[in-house]
Amino acid sequence: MESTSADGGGFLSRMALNDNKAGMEGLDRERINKIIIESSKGSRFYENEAKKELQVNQRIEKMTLQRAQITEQQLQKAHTQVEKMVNELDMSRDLSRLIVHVDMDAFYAAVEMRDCPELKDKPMAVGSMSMLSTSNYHARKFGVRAAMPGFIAKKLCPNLVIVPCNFDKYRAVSNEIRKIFAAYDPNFMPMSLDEAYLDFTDHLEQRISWPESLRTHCLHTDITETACEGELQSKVPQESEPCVENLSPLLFEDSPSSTPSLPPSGEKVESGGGSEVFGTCVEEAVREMRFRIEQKTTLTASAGIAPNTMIAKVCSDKNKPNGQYRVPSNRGAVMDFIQTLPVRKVSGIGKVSEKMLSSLGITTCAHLGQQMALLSLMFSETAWHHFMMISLGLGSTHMERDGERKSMSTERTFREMSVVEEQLSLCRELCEDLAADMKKEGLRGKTITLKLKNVKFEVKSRACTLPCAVATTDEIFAAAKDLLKTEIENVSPQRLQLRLMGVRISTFVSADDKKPQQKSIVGFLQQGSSGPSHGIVPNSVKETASHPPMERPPPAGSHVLEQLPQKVPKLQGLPWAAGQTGAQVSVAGENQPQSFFQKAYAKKLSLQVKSLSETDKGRGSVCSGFTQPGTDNPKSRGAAIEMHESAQGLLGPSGNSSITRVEPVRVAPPEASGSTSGAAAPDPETLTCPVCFGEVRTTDLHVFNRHIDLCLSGVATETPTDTDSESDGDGGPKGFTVIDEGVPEKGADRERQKRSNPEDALSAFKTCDALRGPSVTRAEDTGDPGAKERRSGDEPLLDHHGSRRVHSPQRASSSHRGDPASQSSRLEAPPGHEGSTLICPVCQVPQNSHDLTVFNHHVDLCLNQEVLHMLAPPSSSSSSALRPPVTAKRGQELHTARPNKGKSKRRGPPASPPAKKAKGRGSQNTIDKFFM
DNA sequence: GCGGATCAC
DNA sequence: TATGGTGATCCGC
Repeated sequence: MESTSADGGGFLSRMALNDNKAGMEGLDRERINKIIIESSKGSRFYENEAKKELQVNQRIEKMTLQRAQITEQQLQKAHTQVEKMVNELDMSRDLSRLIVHVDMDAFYAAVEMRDCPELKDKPMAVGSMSMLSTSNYHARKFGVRAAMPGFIAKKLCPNLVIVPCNFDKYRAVSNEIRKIFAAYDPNFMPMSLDEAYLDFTDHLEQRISWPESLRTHCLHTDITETACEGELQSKVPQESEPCVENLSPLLFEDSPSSTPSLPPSGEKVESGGGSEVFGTCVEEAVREMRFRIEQKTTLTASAGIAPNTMIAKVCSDKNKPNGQYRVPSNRGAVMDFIQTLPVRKVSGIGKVSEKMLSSLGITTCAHLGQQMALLSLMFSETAWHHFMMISLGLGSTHMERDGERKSMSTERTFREMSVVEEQLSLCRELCEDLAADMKKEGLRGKTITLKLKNVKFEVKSRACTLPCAVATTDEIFAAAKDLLKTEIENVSPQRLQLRLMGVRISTFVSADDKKPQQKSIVGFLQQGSSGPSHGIVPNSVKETASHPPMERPPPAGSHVLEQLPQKVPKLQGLPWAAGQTGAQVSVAGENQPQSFFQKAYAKKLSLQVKSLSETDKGRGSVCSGFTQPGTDNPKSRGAAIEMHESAQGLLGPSGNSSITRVEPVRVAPPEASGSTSGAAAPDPETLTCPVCFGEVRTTDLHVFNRHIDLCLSGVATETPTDTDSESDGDGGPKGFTVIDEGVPEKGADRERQKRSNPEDALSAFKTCDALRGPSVTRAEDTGDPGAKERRSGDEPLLDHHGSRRVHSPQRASSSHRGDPASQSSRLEAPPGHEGSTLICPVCQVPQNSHDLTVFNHHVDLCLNQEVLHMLAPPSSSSSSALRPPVTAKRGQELHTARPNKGKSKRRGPPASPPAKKAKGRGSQNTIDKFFM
């Protein structure tokens, strides 16, 4: 591989065959690349690629020059610091989870082959002459792969059969597969129609005591299924019947390990005839899952088993197709595995990053580890932290899904279009499509972005942010049209020669701007109380789609809470490893989909509500005013299984703000919390606290919000007053403040902004004093700080799509980064953290390291081990005090009880790390107290 | 907030 | 003949 990236050859390395895919080993790259290049040479596409390659090469040149200026002393210093961080990360390594990455083999192609056996022995691909979505293994042997235009594939393989895509079919199959995934991890995280991450830890804990009957599964041919819960019932029904029938497993002859009934690993027991008994270990459980998938769909899947998502992902590719691979949960195994692993195999490191690293002599993860000092001086903090995680074989150990979507778009490629009228007409069509999608999800956004690609393949985007959120065709078009006209005018006499146009809308408004879609606090609690699915929170808007943009008045006489924080403040991490590292501890609670913290929080509230409702059924005011239908949004519906269909464009979430805020509407307050007290007569001058349900005598929302903060922090039940220092400086209400829906800024100074921004998420959930402290002030957020709303339960990142990804270090040459000295100093004392000690918000133990990556990692562990078990049944959770997490100790003691992760769906990327939350170390506000 | 780049699927 | 669509993050401005 290096050869290609190293390039130097005369052709564009970026256009060379990307054989970083299963089934493409040992190909005649030279011949293939020659065909690819010759098929493209002279085209506008090629010219543009050449231009982009040149830009990358220039970046590399700059980097090379920069590298030459680094002194030995700087390197030494960096080395010392990196070492320290590495040690800390290494010590906090969490090997307690068993993460599985499942990936269907050549999915679309396999489905087509299944439904049309004639294709079975032929090289085929799914897509069109213009672009292929995927190819079967026969075709891969010719160098035909996804993302390659069909006409070039045909040159590589003249007999290639190209079948058009049929997403409805793939989606249907995907749903079947997901049902099986759910049996092993109800909170599995789908990454696309054919891929998902699952946490098998809990399943295995139970499985260990399962009788054989529960681990017995029938072969397809058998009609008597044993323990296959209702699954068999639908043994591959569908119309596909005809062709299918015995296409069985071996879709690919080159299958390394056609498993179905393989025996090898010790534990398996082959039961006679029609069924097979699977063992209790992970490998057996995973093999069983793949077996069930195959029995049910006639399609094969490959899987990777490892202590974290990053490794699991790589593993699933190891024995593909139809195989699985496991990296044992011990440091040695992980490090050995990493050693020779090409960096390009790691999710997040793409073509460009690979090339840049290669120019530094880094092609494997081992190299990455050896060059960390250098990398810390040449790449952005985000980038090198990611590299460091990779070099240590670290990754996310729990699945969280992304937060709600942040943008929605539609774009179309067409044959050259130069007529203005046509362009405007197309623009409108795009806006119509987009508006329709927005309506489906009940969203409204303020930023409209027009994307244009000319016939030379040059892409440009133009955006404008409106004062108010919009969603209708006319509104969107009004903005898009202006952007387009401006571009048209800019090229003046000439005409825009377009080949693609797209319209995107982002900066979704939170409940604020939205109308009353806010969901009531009760609604939130109800959802939350139901467990994992509660994520759905405020789906307020869902049906709102039909409401007019601006608002509908809240039900009279009721409090309308904007939204509860869906996410709790947590530290965010690197893009690719969300939450884990993070140079900054961002708090953006809102973005996070649904953290454990949140869940716990929701649980607590739900208990209160429950008791309340029991004692007071008649009080309509409480429920009527608060309750909200919210759950109807199909998308937010808690379904654990959610389609990811990126290809189609519909994703689900949607919500917006994260925090509920009380609006100036007064209503009859519910009674005091838990109190059996009698009743609180509706007093126009009071507001009822959603936490303690006590009445707060004020109509000032700031005061009220402050009270809520205190309640959340466990400090008070009465009207507050001022203890809260929250307002350190900022003026806005801190507690249930509304986080602005705006997208956060990604500017360079995020740290600063957040810190000083009163409205930021941090302050929003400021119930924790600790957060406020210097220690946790966040330093940046990698991502979106903005408020997101919450929707149906999710959590963070990762991703998915929302996932956070790694980004290539593009800016090695940037000014400040270029100064090694400044970099190093940053390492020691990240902005915002200088001189302060980071205190774990979960265990409250001060941490030695000032490095947020290390710190976040520690918090993750705490959350996994402590918070989680707090959510467990009362008995076990017993008070559990927060014992310090393992932080610096090895991961000994793992908890067995893994509370439900409550996320209902997830989609985030895998890399994301744990959710951390911030919270206060304030004396009294321990998490225990908070939740109890 | 904008615009260009990267990445993933 | 012919090189996609959607969503997200990063980073310098």
